[in-house]
Amino acid sequence: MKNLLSNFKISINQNLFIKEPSSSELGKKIVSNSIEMIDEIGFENFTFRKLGLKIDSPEASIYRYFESKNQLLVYITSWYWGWMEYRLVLETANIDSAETRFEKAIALITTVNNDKLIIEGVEISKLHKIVISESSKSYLTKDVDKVNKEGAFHNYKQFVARLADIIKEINPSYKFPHMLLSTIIEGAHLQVFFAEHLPRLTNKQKSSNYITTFYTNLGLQSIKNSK
Amino acid sequence: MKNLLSNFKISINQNLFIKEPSSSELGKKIVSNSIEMIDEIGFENFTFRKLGLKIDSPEASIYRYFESKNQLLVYITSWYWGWMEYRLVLETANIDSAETRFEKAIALITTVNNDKLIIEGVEISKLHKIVISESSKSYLTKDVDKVNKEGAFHNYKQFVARLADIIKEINPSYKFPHMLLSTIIEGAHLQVFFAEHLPRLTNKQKSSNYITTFYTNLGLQSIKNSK
DNA sequence: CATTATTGATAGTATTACTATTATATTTGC
DNA sequence: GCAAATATAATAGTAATACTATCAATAATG
Repeated sequence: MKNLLSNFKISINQNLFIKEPSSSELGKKIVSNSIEMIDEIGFENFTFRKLGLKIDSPEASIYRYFESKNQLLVYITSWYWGWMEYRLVLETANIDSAETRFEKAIALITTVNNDKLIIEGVEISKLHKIVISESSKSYLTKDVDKVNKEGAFHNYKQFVARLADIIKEINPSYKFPHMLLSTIIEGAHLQVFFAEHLPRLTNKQKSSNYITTFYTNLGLQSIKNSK
Repeated sequence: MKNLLSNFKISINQNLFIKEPSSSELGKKIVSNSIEMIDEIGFENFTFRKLGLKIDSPEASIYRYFESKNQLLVYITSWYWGWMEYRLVLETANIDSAETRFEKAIALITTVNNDKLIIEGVEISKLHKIVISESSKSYLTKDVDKVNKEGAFHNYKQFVARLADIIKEINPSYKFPHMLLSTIIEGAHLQVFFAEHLPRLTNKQKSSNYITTFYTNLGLQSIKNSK
């Protein structure tokens, strides 16, 4: 994580907030503290009232940035996928072999890093934990179609699309790139959660990169051996 | 679904309810109507008050059966996995080949059936839709560990364990049966949801069984080609 | 037929998820 | 440097949620 572009900013669809959070101190505090708080107490227990108390601002002020806590969740997960796309581009730049790029990408998705990296005020490892245990709640709702139209999942889809292109390079006739990728991404997130809370639903290993290994093999086998 | 055992009843851990729902008319109405209602309006919008209005019983009476709507969700998903285990046993009985049994099992998990089958008052196709879009919310919470200890996920784990045994028969040295299975199960559920709401995250096909085919191949490849 | 368990009817509470209003700072444009 | 615009603070209020409590009416059971 050395060569960060200094003038780089992750772009988030305008519909995912009322007022641009990065445009003010309060906005930045809302985002960074909400990530910390959701990580600590979980999305269900998280409220704008509690966040207001934490950052010492009235609840009503937070509502000027986000119309609901769901919108905030969508915002921070979108930010995550924007960030991941940026990392993907960096990590796979100047590498000829599509297979190597695929491997790098899967490592990116499946690796849990605990170092205290802070980008744009966001503590990445905490954000990653939120994405693992909370992000599916942003689409598993009755208003998916509505928020989807507003661009809620654009960054996620774009990340998947970029990876699908790599798969197409490896095997142009492979028919299920998006299916494979959503399986790998959501699967890998689940394994991290299961390893901690429901070990009988996974196979935790001593080595730190067993999830990476598993999904890399699973993916490459499927891509290469399809008729 | 012909040869149902007439004296068969799916067993649910005692901790997952206050009063046995199958022991009374009201209890059965709570379960069957909640499934219908959660399917219609989603778990977030579902409340005991609304359910009470629907079944014309006071909210407080529902609280005598379930201590919260989360407990109810855990109950009905547990019921689902109990039912799935029952089907698994039936479908794989008297079949010698472990591989064929595995294929039957994956078909069971990945097939969406719309026929109006009702078992113990439960409309299976609606329950399946709930499991697809709501069940992960029953474990993706901060109190997973607590409810897990109470047996909330016992039926799910038992179903997975039974399938893991089949995998071990196919390849005794395969190291990731549970990981593979949770990937397939949760992945397959997601693909159904994505096909309807977020098509760019899957690869919908014309054939009705493409999800089955995909996950069967994915699974068997991984099981057989592992070192 | 009396006891016990179950449900209905009703009320009440703390919290949530917001919206509204007005006052006070702070920034910016001229 | 001052007015105008903008952002935030402070406070209040509302409908709904997620429960708990109480007591009467009814049904089941021994």
